Amino acid sequence: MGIEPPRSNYRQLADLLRSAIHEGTYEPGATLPSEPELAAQYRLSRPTVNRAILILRNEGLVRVERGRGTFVREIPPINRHATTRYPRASRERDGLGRGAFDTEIRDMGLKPRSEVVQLEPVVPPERVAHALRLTDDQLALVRKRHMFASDAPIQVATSWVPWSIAEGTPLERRDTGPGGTYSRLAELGHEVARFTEAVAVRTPTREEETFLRLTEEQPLFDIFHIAWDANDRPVEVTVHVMPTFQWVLNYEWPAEPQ
Amino acid sequence: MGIEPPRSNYRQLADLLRSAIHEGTYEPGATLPSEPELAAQYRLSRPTVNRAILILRNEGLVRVERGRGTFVREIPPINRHATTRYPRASRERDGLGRGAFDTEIRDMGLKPRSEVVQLEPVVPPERVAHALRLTDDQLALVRKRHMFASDAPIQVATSWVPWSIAEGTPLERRDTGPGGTYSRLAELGHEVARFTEAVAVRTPTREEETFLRLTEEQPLFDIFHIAWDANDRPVEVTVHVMPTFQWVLNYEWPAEPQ
DNA sequence: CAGTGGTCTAGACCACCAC
DNA sequence: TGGTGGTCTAGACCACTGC
Repeated sequence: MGIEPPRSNYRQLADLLRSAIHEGTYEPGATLPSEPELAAQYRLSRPTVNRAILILRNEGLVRVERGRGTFVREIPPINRHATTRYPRASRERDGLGRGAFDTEIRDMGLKPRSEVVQLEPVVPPERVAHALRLTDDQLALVRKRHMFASDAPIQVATSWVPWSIAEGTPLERRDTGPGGTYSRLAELGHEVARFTEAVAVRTPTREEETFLRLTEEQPLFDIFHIAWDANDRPVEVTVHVMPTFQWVLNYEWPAEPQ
Repeated sequence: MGIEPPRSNYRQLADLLRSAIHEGTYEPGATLPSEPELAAQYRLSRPTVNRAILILRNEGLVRVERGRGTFVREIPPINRHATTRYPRASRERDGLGRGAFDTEIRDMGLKPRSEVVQLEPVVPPERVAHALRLTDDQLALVRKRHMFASDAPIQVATSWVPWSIAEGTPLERRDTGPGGTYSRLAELGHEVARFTEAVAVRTPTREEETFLRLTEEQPLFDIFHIAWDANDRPVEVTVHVMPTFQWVLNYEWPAEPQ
């Protein structure tokens, strides 16, 4: 064990407030004392207090509304089960049409909501075009969704299917029907055989910053999801973007026999 | 499209420096201009420049050495293939004893190195004890490793095996031999049947901060890995801790037939 | 209008490094 | 000793909220 380096005032205050939140001194939804109040109480300048609170914001522990105050966050981390979410969705085709996302949110006692905000053929971004093996200006049907848990924005999911597959099919509809996109793909002769995901963490674009109500420094999961058919052709790509503090990603796979 | 909110000076400077780095104006390993220099050049105060650079630090784009300067990071993101790394390791048992980690690092043209820094029976932390179904003060053999790529610290991996399984076996040795821990577990009647991982992102503890040379705000992957045997008993837990900016996590799994 | 947070500056003191 | 970054303060101006 080495000697501990000294701790700056703003870090100490951040630690202190973090503990207070975890111990319930400030409950979810409650407002923190104002910055001038904290400054007076701990004999610090307001910029120092502001810096401490910035740490908690970036951790997702509090959310600031300008002109109103600083509030303790209310939504607990949500479990995303990558390896069971797709089959589970299709099994529920006889039910109310709930998908994996709905189940995940309901499991936390929250109300899911989802809005399709874009649905049209486009030239996809480079990394998507590359993954789908599209060249030049070949098109893909894009479906972009904003997702909410109890009206709090928590995810942006954007998927692309090659236009050569999607054109003139039910995939062009807002509601893709029972079993969703993967059931329709199966009917079109592209039953999905396997999935891959690449998980990275990055900071938000300005658009994501606005919709997800984040600071520019708050880390996001960027999940690059590819569905492959039986011929090992990539037939769909989805990019899931979500604040890291609000999600835990779960994976499961069989061990190969030795 | 909404109207764009105005951008603060420190964010603008961060954007500017980020672009300069990506465009190669500052190459990997190069030093950025000093804070007073940047302040003079852009007519900003030093604290404002410092705040811009803090953003780049938290993104992992630069690394600061006190008294020396600010340097552009040199290690590119490393791909971790969760679903192939364990079998691959065992297939290589006839080779030089290289494991999955070694392969991942070598794939990037870097030199892997790993040090066992702890190896003893302990009472594991609560979440580990719970996952291994240990009660009270039941022990587990802990094996903690520090991992490097070309001498840069990039990961801390800590694994636990119930002491009731590990006691008096080759698992107690520093070198677990060909095929590693999972091969030894198989020989002990606990062949691994499946794996689960839960991926979260958090800020570092002070110990992690020191070893991984991070700021307190820099996000880390916290991967909670469990190996289950054929009787669905959890036989090993590993927690992988690594800076998010240095890794991309890859998963693959078969679609269940519809 | 008063209260909230967001940002910025000037100036300062400190720890650390290289010479 | 001079240069680097880390931190802090006092004071200020601004945008936004709610009354």
